[in-house]
Amino acid sequence: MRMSADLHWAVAPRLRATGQRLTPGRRALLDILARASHPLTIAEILRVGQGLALSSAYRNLVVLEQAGVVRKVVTEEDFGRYELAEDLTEHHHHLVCSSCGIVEDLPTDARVERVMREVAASATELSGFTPKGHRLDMVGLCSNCS
Amino acid sequence: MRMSADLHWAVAPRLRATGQRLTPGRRALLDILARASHPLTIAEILRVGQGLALSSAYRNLVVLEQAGVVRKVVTEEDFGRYELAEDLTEHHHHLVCSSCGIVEDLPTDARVERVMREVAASATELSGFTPKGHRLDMVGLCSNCS
DNA sequence: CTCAGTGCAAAGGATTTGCATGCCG
DNA sequence: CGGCATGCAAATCCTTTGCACTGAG
Repeated sequence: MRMSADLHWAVAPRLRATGQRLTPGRRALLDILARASHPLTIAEILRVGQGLALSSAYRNLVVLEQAGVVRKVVTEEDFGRYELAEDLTEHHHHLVCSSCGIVEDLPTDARVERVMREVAASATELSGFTPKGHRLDMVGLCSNCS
Repeated sequence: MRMSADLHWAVAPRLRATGQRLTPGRRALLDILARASHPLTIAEILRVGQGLALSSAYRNLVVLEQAGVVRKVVTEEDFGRYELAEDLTEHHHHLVCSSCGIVEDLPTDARVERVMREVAASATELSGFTPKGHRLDMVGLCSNCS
C-alpha cells in the first residue's frame, strides 16, 4: 500500500513510455489496486470503483499490464485477478484457499528468494530456459474454511 | 511416465471411492496424460485421443480431478491444462514460457521442498492458513523463444 | 479538428449443461 | 430394467471487440 500521489508519480512515466496517458479511469484502477491487500477480480474492482465501465476496466488493465504497472494473477478460479506490479509494492507470494478461492498476500524472505534463484539456475541448465521470475503459491484452506 | 496396467490399478480404487467407474473414456484420458511430459490442454488431448468427445473429456476430467488422480494446472493462457496427480507421478514444478505459453515439467529437490515446508509453516503462523501443498512455477522464456 | 479514452451492446472462446441414446451390471 | 457414461447441440460465463460519442490538446 502506497500513497496515491506517490504511486501516480511512479506510474505516469511508464505509461508515457508505452505511448499511453494516465487517465482518470486508469488512476481509479491504480488506486483501487493499491488499497487492496490481495489481487482483485474485475467484479470486485467494479464493486469498489462505482461508475467504471466493464469494458474500460478490461481495456485499461491491459494497458496498465503492458506498461508493467499491473500484473494479472492466475488462480484456479475461472476468472482473472489483478494486482500492482511487484516493483510498485513488495515482492510477495500468495496463499490460495482451495475451498473459497480467496487469495491473500504472503511476504517472502531472503532464504526463499535465494532458493528461487537456485531453482532458476537449474532450470537454465536443464533446458535452456531463461527465467524472468517466479510464482509461488501455497494452496490450502484459509482460516475461514478450515 | 508409468505403465498403463500399473496406472489403472492405482486409479481404479480412488474412482470407486468416489462412486465412479474406470470407463474406456477415462482410461483413454489417463493414458494420454501419463504419456505427456507436461500438462496438456483439452485441445491437445483431443488431438491425440482420436474419437473423444469434447464434453465427455471435460466431464471425465472433472470426475478424475475429484477422485484425486488428475490435477488442473492454471497458466496465464486462457484455457486450462491437465496432468496426472503428483502422487501418481513425481512431485515437480513447472517452467512456464511467457511468450509461447508452453509448460515443461521441472524436477524438484530436497532443498527446495524443505524451504517450502518452512514457507507453509510461516503461512500458518501469519494467518491461520492450513497449507495442503504448493505450486511453484518459474516464468521466463523457453529455449525456442529466447 | 483530431485522436485517444469511454461506454454500451454484440461477439468470441473456453467450459458447462440439457437431453436423448447406448451400454454394463 | 436401471443408472451412468457418452455425444451433440445449446447455453453460460468471463473476456474482447465494434462502434459511436466525448473531452482534451
